[in-house]
Amino acid sequence: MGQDLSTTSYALLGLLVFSGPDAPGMTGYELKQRADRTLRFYWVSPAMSQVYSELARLADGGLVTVGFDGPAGRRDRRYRISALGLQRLRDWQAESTPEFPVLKHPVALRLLMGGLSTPDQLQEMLADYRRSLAQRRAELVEVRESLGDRPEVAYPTMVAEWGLAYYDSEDEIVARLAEQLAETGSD
Amino acid sequence: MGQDLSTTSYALLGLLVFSGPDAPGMTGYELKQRADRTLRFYWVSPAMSQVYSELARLADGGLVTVGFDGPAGRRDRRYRISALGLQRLRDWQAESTPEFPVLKHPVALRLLMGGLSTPDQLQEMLADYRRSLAQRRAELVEVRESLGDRPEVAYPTMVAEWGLAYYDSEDEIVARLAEQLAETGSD
DNA sequence: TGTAGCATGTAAGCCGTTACATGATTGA
DNA sequence: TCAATCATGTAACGGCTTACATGCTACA
Repeated sequence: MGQDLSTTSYALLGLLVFSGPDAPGMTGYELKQRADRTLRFYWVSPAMSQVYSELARLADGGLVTVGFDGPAGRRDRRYRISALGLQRLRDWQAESTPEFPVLKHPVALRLLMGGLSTPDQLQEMLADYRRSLAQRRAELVEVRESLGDRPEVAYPTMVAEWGLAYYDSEDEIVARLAEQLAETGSD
Repeated sequence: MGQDLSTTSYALLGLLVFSGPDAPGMTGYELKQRADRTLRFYWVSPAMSQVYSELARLADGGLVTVGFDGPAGRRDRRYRISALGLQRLRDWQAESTPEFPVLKHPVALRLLMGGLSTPDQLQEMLADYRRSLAQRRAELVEVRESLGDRPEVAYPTMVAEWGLAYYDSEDEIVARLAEQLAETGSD
């Protein structure tokens, strides 16, 4: 039996839920694509190889079932969450207290040691960061729009909007920081 | 020679900078305490054992120098950043483009799968989260206050204020989310 | 016909954690 | 004198990544 899984395992299991028990399930490849599209915004998107090893582990513990599309083979394995898997996911959701979020922020880390650079270099770094923020935001907007107004995806929608609000706030903060830097730099 | 270091290595090296080249340096133990106090807010605070192994690696590459306080022994080793270490840190600061921040957000992850819980359970989760946010914020306020208004810590101050603004925004977003959840839950 | 994307894995290795082990120093 | 804290490590292991290997399928 597989007992305690990593959070990433539960996250993948959770993505599988949205494919529905009726649906034909997903291949590992498709699961990775979905993770790239959504999970990476507030967790991480595991490497392809990890997706496969996690799926193997989940299948081993009976939390997912494997079905084949055409003739049984090693290609086009489609994974669906099992009743046991759903149970385990519910238990995890209900019983485990979520850890406090972990933020790994290379830009903030470099700003901390700002004294090692020139103000100009720091300004450029912040400007670059704002550009990638805008790009990320645009990617998330696409996700948000694809969700539409359907009640069955109300929770994913809330999370997407959370992300958008976060990006907006982050951009504002960084803009203010850049201004402040310009002022003190010109003293 | 140690060439490319992990970001965590550079982060620790960066903390060593603030101890100053004149200062007697820091023990591994003290470095860990400083990381716990500040670094964890926008990076991670490495385990004690990792602090020691990173310091050993840095010393190996000549990026830090080791001095003893009293009689040379294996106790009270004090580490100082070397000229080479400072050079490497500057190079890293100047030449590497910072990665986009990674956020691991267990609360958002669980909200995504909100359908597996009751609205009440979700409300409780969000309320718990807001409490820990408030606590974290209070810890960061302490750091901020300890920095005062000194120009030599202008950058750490900016980063601390960034963090505070982030926590404020996050709390606002979560509060709105909780309201939204209450409305849709009562439909 | 060939290249891009679909699809599934294995192997090596890094980063980082927890558990374990040891001992000195400080203060109640 | 006893407990807490200071101080430094080693060993085992988990999670995750990169690099490598393989082959099918669709389509230009």
